[in-house]
Amino acid sequence: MADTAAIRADADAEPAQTLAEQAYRAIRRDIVAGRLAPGQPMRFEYLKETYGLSFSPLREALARLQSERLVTAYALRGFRVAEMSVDEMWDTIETRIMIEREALTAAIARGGDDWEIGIVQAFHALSHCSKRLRAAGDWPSEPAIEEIERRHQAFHRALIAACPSRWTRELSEMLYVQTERYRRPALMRAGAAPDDEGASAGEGTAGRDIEAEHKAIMDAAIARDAATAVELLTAHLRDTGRMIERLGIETGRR
Amino acid sequence: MADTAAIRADADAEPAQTLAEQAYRAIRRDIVAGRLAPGQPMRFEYLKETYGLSFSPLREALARLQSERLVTAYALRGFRVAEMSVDEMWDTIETRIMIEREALTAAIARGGDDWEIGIVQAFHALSHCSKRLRAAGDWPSEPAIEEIERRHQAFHRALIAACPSRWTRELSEMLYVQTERYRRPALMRAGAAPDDEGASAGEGTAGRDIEAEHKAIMDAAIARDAATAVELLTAHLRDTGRMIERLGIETGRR
DNA sequence: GTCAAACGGATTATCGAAAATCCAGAAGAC
DNA sequence: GTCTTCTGGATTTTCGATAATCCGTTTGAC
Repeated sequence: MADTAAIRADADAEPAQTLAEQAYRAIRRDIVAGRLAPGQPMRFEYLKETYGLSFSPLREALARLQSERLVTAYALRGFRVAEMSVDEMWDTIETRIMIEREALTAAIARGGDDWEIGIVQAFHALSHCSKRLRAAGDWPSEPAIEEIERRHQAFHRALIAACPSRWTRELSEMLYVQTERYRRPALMRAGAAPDDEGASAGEGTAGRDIEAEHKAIMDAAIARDAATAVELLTAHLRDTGRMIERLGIETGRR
Repeated sequence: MADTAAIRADADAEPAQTLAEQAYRAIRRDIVAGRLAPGQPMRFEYLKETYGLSFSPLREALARLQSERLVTAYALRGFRVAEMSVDEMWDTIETRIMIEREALTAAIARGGDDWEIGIVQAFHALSHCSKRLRAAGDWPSEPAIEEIERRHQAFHRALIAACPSRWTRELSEMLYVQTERYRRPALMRAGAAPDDEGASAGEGTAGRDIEAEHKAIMDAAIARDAATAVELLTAHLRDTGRMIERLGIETGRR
C-alpha cells in the first residue's frame, strides 16, 4: 500500500517528544527559511527567549545541527548560523546531483506500484497546493509557503523512495535541506512563491515552468526511462542553481 | 607545500577544547573499535563513570553521534549503540564507493604536487608502521592498532585530498568511519592486525596483499589513470566487504 | 484464568546556578 | 608612539538537583 509513503510524505509528521527535538526542528526551520541570517551568532540568551527553552535542549539541538552543517561551532565561543556562498551552493547542488542520480536510477529499477502511486500523489498534492496559492493572488503567507515547501520536498522524496539504500536516501534528504536553504530565500526575495510557475518572463523563476519540469521527471520515472529521468532531474537542479545565482544569495537580516 | 596535508593527516590533531568534544571523540573511538557493543544501551550512569564526565557534555556528544548514525536515540528511553548488520554494511560500502569514485576522479584531475606528495607520504607511513607491527611478532597492542588505523585512514584521505568538493570529502570521511566500524572488529577477531598482509592463506585477510592493493591504487592515481585507479579502489572496498562478511560481523560484548 | 489498571523502582530529560573562558579596553613599560 | 599586561563584563560550558517518563510487576476485576 501507499499508506506508509503517504504518511511519511509529511516530514516530521510525528510529534516532537522531547524539547531537544522540538528545538532542533524549530531552529532548523528558521535557518532554512532564512529567518536566522548566515553568520549570525546564536547567543543562548537570545535563543532562550525566542524558543522559550533552556540551555540543555538548545545545546543538544545545536550539536545536531552542527553535524548537518547548518550551524558552525566555535569552541568556547558559541555557535553561529552557517555561512552561505555561491561556491558552497554549487558544491551542495553537484553533490546532491551525484547522489540523486544514483538514487533515482535505483528507484526506477526497483520501484513497485506503491512507488508509482506515491509519486503521482505527491505531484498532485504539490500541484494542487501551488494552484491554490496562485489563485489567491496576493503575496503568499508564511504558513502557505511552509506547506508548499513540505510538499515540494515530499515530491522529490517520493521519486527516490524506492531506492533501497538507506544511506543514499538520507544523504539526499540532508542535501535537499541544504539546497532549500539557498532556494527559498532567493525566491522569496524575488517575490515569487517558492514553486510558482513564474508565467511572466523575467520574474523570479525566469520563465521556467517548474510544474512542467516536475511532471516530465515523473513521467520518465514511471515510464521506467532511467536515462531520461536522470538527465531531467540533473537539469532541473542545475537550472535552479543558476536561477538562485542570478537572484543572489544574500539573505535579509532580521 | 604538503604541510597542511601532513598536519591534517592525523585526524583530531587539535586538542579537544571542550569536554563535549572530548566525549564525542572518546565515545566514537570506542564504538568504532567495538568496545561498545552494537545495541548496547548507553546508560548515563555508566557513561559518567567510564568517561569521568557529567550529563551535559555526554548528551551533546550522543546528539552528534546520532547524526552520524553511530548511536540511535529513543525518545525518553535514552540512547543505544547503533546496530550492525550485513545489509547495512553493504549499503555503507556501496555508498562509499559511489562517493569515492567521484572524489578520486576529481582529485586525479585536479591534484598538484602537494597531493602526490601527500599520498606517497601517507602510504609509506602506513607501510612502515605495518612492517614494524609484523616484525614485533606477537599479538598487536591496542595503541598499535589505533595508530595503524589512523594511518590507514590518512592514506585513504590523502587519495582524495585534492577533490575540491567539501561535501564529497566530508561524506567520505563519515562513511570511512562507518566501514571501519565493521572492518576493525572483524579483523581483530580473526587475529590479524587490521592492515596485516595475511601472508598465510586462509588467514583473516584470506591471502590478500593489502599493501599491494594500496600501492596499485596509489600508482594509478599518480599516473593520472583515473579509470584504473577508480576500479582498483572499488575492488579494494568490495573485497574488504566480502572479507568481513566471511569473518562475520558479530562483535564481542564486554 | 485472562485482562486491564495501578504501583514502585529505575532512567531520562530539563532546569537554573556555578565555574571557566574569552574579549575589549585601560593602564603601564619600553 | 607602540607593544604588552592586567582587569571587568559578557558569554559559554559544565554541573548536580528536580521533574517527568517509562517498564516490569503486582493487584484487582470480570
